[in-house]
This record gives sequence, C-alpha cells and structure tokens, in this order.
Amino acid sequence: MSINIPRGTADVLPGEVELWQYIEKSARDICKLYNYREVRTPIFEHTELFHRGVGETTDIVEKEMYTFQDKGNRSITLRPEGTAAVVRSYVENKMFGDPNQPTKLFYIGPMFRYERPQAGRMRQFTQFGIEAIGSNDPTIDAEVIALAMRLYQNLGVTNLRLELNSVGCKVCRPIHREHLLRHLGEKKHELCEDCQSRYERNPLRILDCKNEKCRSLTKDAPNITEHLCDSCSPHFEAVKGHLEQLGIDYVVNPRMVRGLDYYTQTAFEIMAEGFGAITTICGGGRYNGLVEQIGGNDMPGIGFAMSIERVLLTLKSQNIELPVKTNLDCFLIAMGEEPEKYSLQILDRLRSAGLAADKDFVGRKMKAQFKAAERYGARFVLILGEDEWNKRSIVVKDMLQREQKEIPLDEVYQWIKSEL
RNA sequence: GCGGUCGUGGCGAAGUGGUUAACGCAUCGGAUUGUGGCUCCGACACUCGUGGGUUCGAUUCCCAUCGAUCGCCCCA
Repeated sequence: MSINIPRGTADVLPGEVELWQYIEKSARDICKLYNYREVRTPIFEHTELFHRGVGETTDIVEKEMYTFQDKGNRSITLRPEGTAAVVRSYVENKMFGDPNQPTKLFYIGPMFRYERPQAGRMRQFTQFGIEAIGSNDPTIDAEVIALAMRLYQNLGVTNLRLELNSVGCKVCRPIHREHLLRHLGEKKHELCEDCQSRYERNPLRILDCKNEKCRSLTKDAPNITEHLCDSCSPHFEAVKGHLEQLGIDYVVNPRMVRGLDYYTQTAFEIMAEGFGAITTICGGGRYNGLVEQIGGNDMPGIGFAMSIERVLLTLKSQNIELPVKTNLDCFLIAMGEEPEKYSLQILDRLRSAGLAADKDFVGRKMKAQFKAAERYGARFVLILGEDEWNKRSIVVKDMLQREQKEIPLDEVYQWIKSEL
C-alpha cells in the first residue's frame, strides 16, 4: 500500500512551481525597492517564544501549534507565524545596534498550524512577510501597507479591499475595554457561546463576531476609535493621510481586530473575493509591545504577512496568467546507431552554449519524438540521421515556421543562438 | 473541534449483488521504413481510497478509517 501526503499539506509540482518562483521573485524585487532585506530563521523555535509572542489566549497557541519534545527534552514548536521569530532574531542578534535604522526585514517560508484544511487554509502554508522594527513614525505604517499593495498590483490582482483600524495601545485599550464591558454588561448572556468566553479573555473580539445575534447586540457598542489616546489618535490620522497621499484606497473598519495579541495601533487587512469563505489575503499591523515582550528593549515595530497559497488562489479566481515560460530551445532527434551514440555529446555542446536542450530517452519513434518536442515547446528540432552524420551536418527545423534546413554540425550551436 | 457532499485507469467520467469494469481525453505502436495536423486500426484498471462486516459471491449493501471539498470557527 502506498503512503500519501499528510493532511493539509501539498506537493507543488512542475507547472505550478514556476508560479511560486515568479511570486517569490516579485516579492524579493519589491523588497529591494523598499530596502527590506531577507532574513531566514529556523522552522522550529522554543515553544515559549510563541506563548510570549503570539499570546496565550489566541487560537493559534491554544490549539493549533505543532509542538513536540525533542530528544533533549526541550519543548519545540514548528513556527505558526513569522513575526515572533523575526523579533527573536532581531533581539538575539542585537540588530537594534545596527546604524541602519529602522531594521527592515522580510521573510518567505513555510508556517505550520494544526487546523481543519479547506481552500486557502493548509496545515503547512507559506508566508511572505515584512517587519520594520525601530520606528513609530506613521510614514512607515503607510510604507508597509504600500509595499503589500504594490506586490498585488505588480502581479495584476485587482478589486482589493484594504481595511484599516487602530486598536490602540496599552494606555487607551484598557479604557475602551472598560467601556465595552459596561456596554455589554446586561446583554452578556445573550451573546453566542464563543463570545461568552471572549467576554472574559478578549472582549475586543466580540466586535468582530460574525454571529447575527452578536452583531445586533453590539450594533451601537463603543468603537475603539472613539477612545484612542492623545498619542494613538493623531498617529492613526497621520497613517490615513499618508495612504491618501499615495493614492491607496482604504476603508476604516472600527471593528476589525487582529487575531494575534501583539498588535497595537495600526491594524489592517487586505481582502479579495473569489475563493470560498476566506477573503483575507494579507494581514498586518503595528506591535509596539512585542520586542519588549520577547526580551528586548522597548522598540516599536510593524509588519504584515500574506500567504503565497492565497495569492495563487486569488490569481486563479481572477483568471490572471503570470508570464512564466518553460519552453525548450531545442530538441534533438538522433536516428541510427552512430548518431545515437553521439547524441548526448551534441546535447552537451548545446547546453554549453547556453541552450535549453533535451532528447528522447525512452526509445520513441520519430513521430512520437516530434510530438514530445512540441509538448516541451521546443523552438527548434535537430534531426541527426546516418546521412547527416556521415556528412557531419544536421537538419534544423524551426517549429514555428515549419521550415527546415541542413547545416554543418559545427555551426549549429551558433546558428541557433543567433536565431533565438 | 462541529455539520453537509464526495472518493472508479495519468486526467475526465459511466456503471452493476455475479463471473471480459463502458466511454472520452492523453500516452505508446501501426496504416505512413526519417517529421509536429487529420483519419482509421491496435495497446493501456494483478488494491473500483484503505480496513473490516453481511453474502455462495461485493467495485456495487453496512460499519469504521483515511483523504478531498463546502459551511461554521479561526486566520495568512
């Protein structure tokens, strides 16, 4: 019996992997434009990092982590997200000491969450994310959002919706929390089961509940934006101003709450339509308490994460074809004992000349080899039979023009290069 | 973690409690001794997801399990 792939994971096969490479390259190119540099952190970290970084009461930490004991009895966790690890690395490598500030980093790599898979939600998925640590300037909030929007724009994605909010800071959030709890007070038992527990642990999330009943109960609940403090309020206004300057459309959603505990002030989501129930293709925000939480100095930070899988689904649903090509330059057909004997050597010379070249390896007849050449999208087919071999020449057929000519074998390499 | 639908060759897709499991596409071979199309002919399922049960007999009925998919939850 054969063994199959673990649930919620996927093989990225030839044909699709080129799309991944294209998206990853686009992301890297844009990061270069914005002066963000790549960092690669381990796929697993001490479990403690995520307890402190992501938050004890989040679903991720409570029930979705791949955690295990290693042979040295350490509790290890496959990273469920990227920010905590990047911040850990920032602190551990004392990047705050680098004269280039803020520290602008990006990452691309697999993340792991034990969830029930569905379209756009896998147990192993790939995130591209950026982090800017060391600045609380509202311009960098806008820059981070702009970078994400530019990536989508470059890929050709349209009809995006940018939702923006400010979730306050440790000064104003508790005040809003009090207002909210007071408002909900008498209605508490009418809330859905989930919200009953949110009431104790993270009441802000009640505002984001999709349950009809809860929505109506919280219809005129106080919004966080009404209670932003003297530092958060102007910051939020400034971010909005910079986005407008950049011509980036947004809608303020005062109920949006990010799912991870580390967020402060600016929070945003980019949504797209098209695949099932999932619409968020990018999420991010500011996390001014996180660096300290992880053991560093009090440093502000902001970033986002997007999943490559969801980018691909969005592209597919919008019928966007990325310009990837895998065509072969030439396909060699050698017929007869002597030609076949030298076929690999000729291929080798084609390849040395920088040409993508292949031949038949499974004993197909000429007709089938032509079909193979066509499937590979070969521009030229080279035919070497006994006659040509004896004359040290070769037939070159242009598959687009459907014309062929015989030329000396020694010249074929240059000839093809000049034709391409 | 909870609910609905589904699981037959490389792909798509019929079908039946009974002994050779349709068909289409693709692939390979031939008609056409060395040329991509068309046409015709031929080849191509020793696990009908896996395990167990009912039965003289199951791909078809029942149970379990695994997986896919959709919705809820959550999030990227």
